[in-house]
Parts: sequence; structure tokens; C-alpha cells
Amino acid sequence: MQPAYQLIYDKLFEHYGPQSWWPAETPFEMMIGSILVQNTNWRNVDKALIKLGPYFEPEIIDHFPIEDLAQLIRSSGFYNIKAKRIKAFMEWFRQYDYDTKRIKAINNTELRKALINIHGIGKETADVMLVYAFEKPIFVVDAYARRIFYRLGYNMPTSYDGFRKLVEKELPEELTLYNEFHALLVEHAKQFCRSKPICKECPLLDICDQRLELK
DNA sequence: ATCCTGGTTC
DNA sequence: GAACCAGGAT
Repeated sequence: MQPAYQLIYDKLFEHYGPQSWWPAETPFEMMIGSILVQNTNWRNVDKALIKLGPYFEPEIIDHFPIEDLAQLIRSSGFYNIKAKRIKAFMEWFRQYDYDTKRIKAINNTELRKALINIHGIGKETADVMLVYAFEKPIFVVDAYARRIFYRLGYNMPTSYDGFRKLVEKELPEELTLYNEFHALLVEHAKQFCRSKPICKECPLLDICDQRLELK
């Protein structure tokens, strides 16, 4: 029998097509974006990224005054903490001469630990970086994945890693699959599975518990 | 004009 | 369990 998670993926992929994430020019931009997008939507992050544009070099960001950095990223919300988080990340990134290739050589589990160890980077942000900057196959657990799986009727673990491992257990270790899966879940949460869901014409309706509650 | 959404730290 | 914030929805 076909694993349920694979089925969800297939249906989402069929409906939305390939997402080809992350929307960033470089791994560095991707990683900064992942810190900025904590607790906000991409709109707000994009504005911040545009303001950062003229200074978007690791060396410059690393040595930028933190107050000025905070002002530039204001639109992303929580700008004071996020400025600190970016600084903490830069300190770590500097140790590798801002060279993503060098970091990529670190094995999966060690790198995940190292990222989580950076102040301001938790499991979700670490995993997003692992998938989209370092090309490691990992399932990203976020508020959208939790909401969608919950509504579908799955009894998922509350813990981050419990949730993640349960999904990973049934899926092949393919980067593209995990890259697309997270992107597809985000897209689906925005288009149909919002806080106030639009169930009519939902591509997952036939496998969703919610359909039973529709009039 | 108030309410809601969204990760991590302390 | 509170604190950190802007921007969109209601």
C-alpha cells in the first residue's frame, strides 16, 4: 500500500506543480531569509531583503552596526531580536570564511547540531537551511504542516522531531522530494488550508477529514 | 480600531 | 508561559 505522506505529496504536486524553492539568489541570501521569515510572511521579508540589497555581502552584513541592521529589516517584525540572530549567524558563518561549500561537507547530523546551537536558530530554521542551502533531505515541520496534517485527520506527535521522523520514515531520502514537499505545503496552506480554510475545490478534499463536516 | 498569524529564547 | 513586532484581515 502507498504511504499516506507520499499520497499527499503526489496530490499537491499534481495540483501545484514544481515550486523550485527557495526564492533566493544565493545560499547566503537563503539563510538570511530563513531567519527573517521566522514569525512572519514572505511579503514582509521581501521588503527587508530589498532594503538590505545594497549591503548584501557576508562581509558587509557581518560588520554592519546592529542598530542599523535592525532598522533595515524592520518590516520583517521582531527586528531587534532578528538583528541579533543575524549577527550570531554571521559569527558562525565567518568561521567558514562565509563559504557554503565548506559547510556542505559536514555530515548531516553534525551540521544540524551546529546550526541549532547558533543563538536564534531553532529546529525549523535549521532544517529549512539544511534543505534549501545545504541540500540535505529533511522534512521541515512548520505551523502549516502541522495544520494541514491535523485537518487531514492524522494524529501527529506534538514534538518537532517526533513529527519530522514519522514523516521521514515513510519517504525516500530524496532532496527534491523534501524541497518540494515543504514548498507545496506552504503554498497549499496559503491557497486553501488557511486559518479559515477554503475547502471547496481543495486538491486534498477527497482524503481529508474536513470533507465530512462540510454541509 | 482590535484581532490574528508566525519561531525561538529565557 | 511571556516576550519580541509588522502587516493584513476583520
